[in-house]
Amino acid sequence: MTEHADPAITPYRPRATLREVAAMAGVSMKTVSRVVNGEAGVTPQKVDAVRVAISRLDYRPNVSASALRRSSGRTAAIGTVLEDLANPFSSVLLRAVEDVANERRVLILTGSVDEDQQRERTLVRAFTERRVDGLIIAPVGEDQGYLRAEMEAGTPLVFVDRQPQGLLADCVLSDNEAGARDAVHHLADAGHRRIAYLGDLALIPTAQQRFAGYQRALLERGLAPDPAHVVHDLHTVDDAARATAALLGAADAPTALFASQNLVTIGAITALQELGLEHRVALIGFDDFPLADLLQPRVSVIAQDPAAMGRAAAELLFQRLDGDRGRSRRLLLPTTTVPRGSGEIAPEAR
Amino acid sequence: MTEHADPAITPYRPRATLREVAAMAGVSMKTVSRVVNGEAGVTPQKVDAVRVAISRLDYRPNVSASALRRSSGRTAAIGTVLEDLANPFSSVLLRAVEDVANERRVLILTGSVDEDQQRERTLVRAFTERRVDGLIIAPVGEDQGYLRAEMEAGTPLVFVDRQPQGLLADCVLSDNEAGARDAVHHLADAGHRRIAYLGDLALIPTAQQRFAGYQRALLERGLAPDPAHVVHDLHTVDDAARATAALLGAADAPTALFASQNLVTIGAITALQELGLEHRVALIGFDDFPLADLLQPRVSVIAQDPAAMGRAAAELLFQRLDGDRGRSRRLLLPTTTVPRGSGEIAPEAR
DNA sequence: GACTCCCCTGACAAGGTTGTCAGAGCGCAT
DNA sequence: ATGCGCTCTGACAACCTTGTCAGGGGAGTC
Repeated sequence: MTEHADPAITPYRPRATLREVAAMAGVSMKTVSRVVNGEAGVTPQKVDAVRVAISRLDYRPNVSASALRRSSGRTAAIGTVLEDLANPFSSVLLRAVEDVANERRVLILTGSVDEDQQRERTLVRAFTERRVDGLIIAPVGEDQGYLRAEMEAGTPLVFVDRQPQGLLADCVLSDNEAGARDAVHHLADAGHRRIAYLGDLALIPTAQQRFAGYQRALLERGLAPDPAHVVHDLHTVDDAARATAALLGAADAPTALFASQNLVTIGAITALQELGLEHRVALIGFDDFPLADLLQPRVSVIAQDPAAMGRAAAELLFQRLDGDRGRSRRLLLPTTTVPRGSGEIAPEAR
Repeated sequence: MTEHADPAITPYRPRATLREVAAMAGVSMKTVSRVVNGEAGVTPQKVDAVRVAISRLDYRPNVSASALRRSSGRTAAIGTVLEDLANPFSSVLLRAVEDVANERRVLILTGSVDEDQQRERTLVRAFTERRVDGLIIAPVGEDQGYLRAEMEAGTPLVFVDRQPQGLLADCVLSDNEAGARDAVHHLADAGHRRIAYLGDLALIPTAQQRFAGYQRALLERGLAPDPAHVVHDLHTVDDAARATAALLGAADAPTALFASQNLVTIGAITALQELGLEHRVALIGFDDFPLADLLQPRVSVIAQDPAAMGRAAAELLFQRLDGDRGRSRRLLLPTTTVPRGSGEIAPEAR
């Protein structure tokens, strides 16, 4: 660490206010307000005087004060409550929300919840205490009923990725069950009969839906579900790697794997590589991830489109902000099967 | 898309204010304020009355109004201006900032600039108009002098990833030059004499520093820099893939590649795989990326630690907010050489 | 019983802004 | 000269809070 020699420490000069601008320009505060907001009815020379004062004082309107006074009360900020900003799913979604919000000059407050119900509530409360204009939430836990008060106060809510419980509200979801079903059918098409399920925390609704899709496909194919081939509650790469290794080491090991989530897929690949089985055991992961097509074998996935989800959620939110008070909507985005190699490996004759 | 039948549309009930709580509890507004802020000097029965009213009305303090009135004027929110939230470097950094801010119950406003100087200014202005308590900025473009006014107004600024130009302020950087130098030495140690440089936009300061490190290492090794082995201005995976293919197809092709950035590394890998050269041409990338250790060969990198940068930047910022008015500091975080395979490939005898 | 002292409480103003409205100033017709 | 209508402007209140301060009331002391 190095230290710069600073120029003499300057005492802070607090930000200029409307009042000071008005004083310098020799007009009333209201006139300054008019100029700042581009309202008509100010003579050009006063406009000029105000402009000069504004730039001389480097005046910045105080948006909070303005929102406080304005009849609409809009703060031009929305809150996003996501699972984990460091996870590409969340961050890509956030970025898409940002792009839509940006067109309307709306700012974004954001935070991660990490599957922590309490944290979800804390964040929502912090956001509403700042009077955000709307909220986009990837909900966690069993009950979002506590949000009814926000809706009644006129703050639109859009849920993404997971459906809210105990509350009727707009939401944007992937078709998790259909996607999982596709994955299993795809593996079955390649000839597999022993297909394992590697699942995320069983209490997460999307994990439940994916598991339901897995079960349904087995049923449709007349394959007997084997409890020994189902593992739940894998939430990290290491969990998943360990579970995969255990599965493949057991008697009657599966010949194909369905990994129900990003990190689980990566854990499975890690284990497969360690066992040298990556070209012999088939694998399909739910949710695409960067570099999936540079691995050997390339990894087949059921792709969600987090950017599309973010965009859709933001657009829905802004429709509400624009006054749409219609019934609440549920957008189900289809998933895409992306065959790249790992999912097309045929079972070995034994 | 499906539509739910909503319960009868309820007219919005605007949020309750302090005044209403006071009226319901039969006390003055100030007393409610005291209860809300946990100030001493209210009899237990009045506290109870207020508590009851608060929960009956579902009262939420208006943080903006509160900040406006409070002497400190703190909004308990900071702004982060990052390169691209969808890029893991930015999002991991953001997440680290969030974790530090969270301990202090400070919220985060964020936005992406995409190398757009104008956007940087717009975002900073939007944030300061909301009176954020501080800013963390990954600066873009040639001049951050316009931020002097913010510093003078008492808003602490911390720069990350890149040094600000034309302004003396705290910053947290990776030691780009040393890292690049290490990479080239590492390749030279493996016996390479024709080492190519694949660089990001040449106007980005970090790219310049990495190029400087590359040049210095060649010099130290007595290797003649070959202009044909230097490519600048690669900013996407496709750019990098094309450039790599061109380099390797030319006469006197390099036997080793130094990719100066994430996406460039991935582009180089793509090209190497297409040419079937991934096991014959050495590669070291600047900046680690997920799955680098699952590729074949595993990819050697010079790792930065974006989480550490985010944490350090946030801690620096909060020190300033806690009143530290010392000289501005420059934190230079070391990079780590992570040998995984691709950087240890020996040159082929020809 | 008079007096101090302390604890609670509320009235009032202020923080930076905008909505309302009345008044000032002007041109023009009568 | 008077009246009318118009445009431009500022005084004032209000948005929701909190800081300040003075007053009311009770307990404790002499």
